[in-house]
Amino acid sequence: MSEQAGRYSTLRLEHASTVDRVAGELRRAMFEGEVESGTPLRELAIAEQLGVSRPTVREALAQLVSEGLATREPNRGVSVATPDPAMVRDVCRCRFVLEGAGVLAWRDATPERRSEVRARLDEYVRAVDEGASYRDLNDLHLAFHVSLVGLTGSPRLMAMAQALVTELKLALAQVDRVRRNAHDQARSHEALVLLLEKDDVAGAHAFLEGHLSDAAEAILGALGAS
Amino acid sequence: MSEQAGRYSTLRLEHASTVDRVAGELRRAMFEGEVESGTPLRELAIAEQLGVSRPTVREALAQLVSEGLATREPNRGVSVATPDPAMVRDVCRCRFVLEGAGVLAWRDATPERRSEVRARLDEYVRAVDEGASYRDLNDLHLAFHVSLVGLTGSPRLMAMAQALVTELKLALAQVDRVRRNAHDQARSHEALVLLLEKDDVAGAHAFLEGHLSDAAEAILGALGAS
DNA sequence: AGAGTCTGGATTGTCAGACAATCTGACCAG
DNA sequence: CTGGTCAGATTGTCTGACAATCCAGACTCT
Repeated sequence: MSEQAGRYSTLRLEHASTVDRVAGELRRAMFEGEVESGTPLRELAIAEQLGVSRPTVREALAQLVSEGLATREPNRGVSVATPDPAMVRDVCRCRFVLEGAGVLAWRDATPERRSEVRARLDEYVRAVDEGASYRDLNDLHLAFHVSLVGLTGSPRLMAMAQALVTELKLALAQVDRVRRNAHDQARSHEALVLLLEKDDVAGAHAFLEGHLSDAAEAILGALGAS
Repeated sequence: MSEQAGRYSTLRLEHASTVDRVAGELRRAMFEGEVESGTPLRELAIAEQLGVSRPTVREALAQLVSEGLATREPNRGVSVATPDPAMVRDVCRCRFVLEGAGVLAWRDATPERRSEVRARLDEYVRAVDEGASYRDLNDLHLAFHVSLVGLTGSPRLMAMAQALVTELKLALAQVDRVRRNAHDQARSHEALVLLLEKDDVAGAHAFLEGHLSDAAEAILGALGAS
């Protein structure tokens, strides 16, 4: 039963709880750039706008806070998290720890998990070729990185990785589209997977470090420029 | 201001929000073994028992669920998480990834963070010598492990590590005291720190892997025996 | 006029009570 | 003994309310 719940979770969003729907709507608005960082999220306003009650909104907000997408100040409510350089650096640091663990687990990973990485890469590359939207490319890009962590086969590490890329997604949304050369990104990923498929785990690990470091710098630059 | 809030957070628990106090009380009851794994946590019962309202309890329960200490099944409420072998293995796996990252960061860590590890070790050893209670030893033991992750200087990695040991604490509480030889544990930790202080990072990393693997086996054994 | 103080409105934190939807378990019919 | 139905219990959500706190602007005093 539990694998069903997991597998169909995206399809069952229809009758997910109201709280989850509200949280999802808020996330979407944040990723879509409809609310700027630091914007206070007023409970009553959201409740009226979405046609739900205030307690429901409160629960959804608590969810966002626990995900790091928003911050709560006592008696002052919650507001959209504002990405700062320290946060970007820390997230990328964490990503290297987690994704690095995935890369190092390449040899012990099951064939399914390895082909999952390849599948995500292909999906991303195809999207790039087809000139998909910035938003979609971004999601696919991050999905690839999460699939690296999937090589460990650890649900907790994957959950942590997912939380990290979600935080990053917010930062990217705020920074108004770090539209770096998508082809370079795809090629870089391709190189990483090729190293893995050649069984050069150490090389892939080192490559990943450079890749993530580059990503951090790019975001930091965009952040400073905004 | 923010560093004050962080530094004094433990002292300010007195006038923390009601929700946090409820969540804390529930955690305490779980760690104290007052509720068994799988026990349903009824909202109304808790609300009456603690003299708070049901929405408040709901928020506290949501907090526990997001920490992995409890699970929520739709329309069936939340109940205390039941530790299973896969969970223990996964937590220990994650711990190795995070604490390993801490160990590998030894050379780049600030002197304060390194002495923090030493301080936690001394504290633990002293408590063992003084024959502290099982509960206290357990907390100090886990605090030492978290301080290893602190070597990375990454607040997110530390938060993840804290969440992991909290989950483990629950498992240990349920398993009715894995009262392994506390002296061996302390000695093992001492050996690890000595390796680090001799700058043998690789050796310490390998040692940590064995240490965590042993810990997992011990807990699994106790779990199976219960 | 400038600086400190006070008050009103807005917002959160928390509570009480209520209702429909769903689940559980027991009772009853075949 | 098996299967269906029903009552009780519990959750998910809503409405409405109130005290505590915070912010902004007016007000007073020098």
